Amino acid sequence: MARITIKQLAEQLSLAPSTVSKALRDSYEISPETKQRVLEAAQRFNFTPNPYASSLRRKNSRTIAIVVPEVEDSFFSTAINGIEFVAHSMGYHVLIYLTHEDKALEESVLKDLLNGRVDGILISVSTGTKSAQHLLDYSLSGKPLVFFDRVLDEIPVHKVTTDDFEAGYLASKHLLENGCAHILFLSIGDSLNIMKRRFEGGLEAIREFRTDTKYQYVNCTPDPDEARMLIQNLLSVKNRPDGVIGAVEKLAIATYLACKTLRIRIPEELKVLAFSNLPIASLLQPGLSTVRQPAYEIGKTAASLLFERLNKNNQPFNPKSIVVPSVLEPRASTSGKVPF
Amino acid sequence: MARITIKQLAEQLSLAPSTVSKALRDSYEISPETKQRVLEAAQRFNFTPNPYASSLRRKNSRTIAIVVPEVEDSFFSTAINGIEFVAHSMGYHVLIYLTHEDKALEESVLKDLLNGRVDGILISVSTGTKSAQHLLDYSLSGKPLVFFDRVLDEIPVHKVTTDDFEAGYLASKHLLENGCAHILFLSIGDSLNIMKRRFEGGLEAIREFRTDTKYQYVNCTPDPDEARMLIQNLLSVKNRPDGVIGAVEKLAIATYLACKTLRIRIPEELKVLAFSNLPIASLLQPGLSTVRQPAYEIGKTAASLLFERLNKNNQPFNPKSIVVPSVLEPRASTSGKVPF
DNA sequence: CTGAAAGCGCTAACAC
DNA sequence: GTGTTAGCGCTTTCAG
Repeated sequence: MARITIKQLAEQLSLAPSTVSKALRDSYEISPETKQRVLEAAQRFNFTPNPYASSLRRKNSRTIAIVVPEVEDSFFSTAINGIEFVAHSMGYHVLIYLTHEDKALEESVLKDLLNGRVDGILISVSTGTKSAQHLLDYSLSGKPLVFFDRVLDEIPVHKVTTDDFEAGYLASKHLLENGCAHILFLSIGDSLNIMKRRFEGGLEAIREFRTDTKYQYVNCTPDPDEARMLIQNLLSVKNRPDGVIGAVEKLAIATYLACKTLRIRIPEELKVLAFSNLPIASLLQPGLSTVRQPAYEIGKTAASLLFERLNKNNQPFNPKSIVVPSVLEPRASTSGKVPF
Repeated sequence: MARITIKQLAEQLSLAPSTVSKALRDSYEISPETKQRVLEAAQRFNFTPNPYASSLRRKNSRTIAIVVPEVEDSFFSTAINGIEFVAHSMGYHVLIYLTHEDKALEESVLKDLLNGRVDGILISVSTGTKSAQHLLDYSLSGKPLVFFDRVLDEIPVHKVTTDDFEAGYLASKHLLENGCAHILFLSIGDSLNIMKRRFEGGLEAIREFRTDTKYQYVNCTPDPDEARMLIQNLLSVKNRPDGVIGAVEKLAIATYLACKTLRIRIPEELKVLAFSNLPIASLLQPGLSTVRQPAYEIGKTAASLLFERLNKNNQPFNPKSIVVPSVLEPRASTSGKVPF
């Protein structure tokens, strides 16, 4: 039951520790018979090399970090699932850090990770992230950093996103086609350019289809209750909006709840559309129209890019920006008559 | 930018590495002035001790593992959130492992974790877990293991659960009170005693309130599509059930979807109740009645117990089983006239 | 209060 | 194909 060291194992086999070590890593220098013996003994004694000794010596950790704002969100939890799948298949371990949309926390996590605890980072930045210094620093340290979904354009690393401009365009167009004339774009975090792009895609649709549309950008707080209060206020004015685009899942839910208390009927009085990965969007009352991102794929792709860099190490690399399409899934929450 | 070692830092300060080391850990042996100087220099050079060297030497990792069946589930993602909160506040890192309800995978993860990579494990076992050998082995290795939610009774370690029997009782009673006479209990994994208890709690309610109730236990697969098909079959018979208890969130959703395709109206033709933590249960069509577990609290409590053991190390400990109450939240999906 | 020395467990370089 | 040696970077005696 007690742990055994490679030295002890070597003794048992009358071999040198280095031989055992090589045998365990299936080195070509070791004879098949010896390998066999070593493997068998390792099995018997339940031996696995101490990961910390090994990491110290080899200067890598077979561990990566996921840094995300939260887990209680269908996009992130699904993306994590995709990442974990790839990491596991590569024999890597996964550390998880939640930033709770807190810039300072994100910085301290990245700073800490500079010390070699992980071989690379997959990150979706928090809303508070303005300065990119901590990310730049990490990237400059030589270890791979890959952005997914919430990226920072200015850092030259691999990025996996969806076509946010296009998605925003589709969202807005869809609302226009269903009769909206006053659209509220609920954003989270002014500095996230993913938000900007979604918003601007919407702008484009308006320019194209109906220039006199009122299109309002509102920045919400990450706190769901505060967001809900804000939305209630926005929906309590005289000339209230007739369409809402929630840039993240939470905001759509907050909108639903706000409508419930204000007794605003969706979609009759307000059409609601969200960027969301909720698997049960169709079961909501009414079914929530979504722009759905392929979260699992995004996670897998981002992880694959990370491992690609990890495997061919110091080779020069040029940052790829992979864009996977989101898809509009219209449901009851936006249905209305065609206005033009 | 390049990483610096404690030796180099010590050189800069004309101190011995050991002194620097002690200063950094705020040892009482070091003078305030020296501490000040060291801290300042560490800051300036952005120095943090190499975690692997440190772990190797100190024989602990300041890292814990969360082992759960999945992340895309409101209970688990919320519990993870709670665990992460505590771990972060203790300065620990969190490795995450998803077992995807696969017993073999769970075993290999636990076996691997025997090598000291983590100081302790928080686990909610997968449905396939029958033999507890891997868990027993880990526990016997001396490192703390804490169960949450899905526990194995036979392993003498700390456990955090809800009052599953009671919750099952309340669920069943609620359905009976709303007129159900044929209840389907949808379980996941025959070997999970948490399922057994929920089911038996229901049995008790039936014994108490209406002995002639038909009460059917059905084991579903973890695969959501298969589960849905199974449920559709179960609801396609002549004398179909008029009440369903989903033992996990996924099964309630599968039931909703099944009803949608079969055009069975909830709650008129079928009442549905689920053990679930879905924050948006009230927004579903119709609002889903739930037995809600305090997932965040469970995560926090489990983590606290783990750290408690970690802090007062080799002291004898007697395993605590902490039971936190679930609460029944009736909504539209179970409303009916009172039958007796 | 500070420093020197040893060694955690492993693996890479180099001999043999 | 196998063994010897050195050392990864840190912390912990123990001496001063």
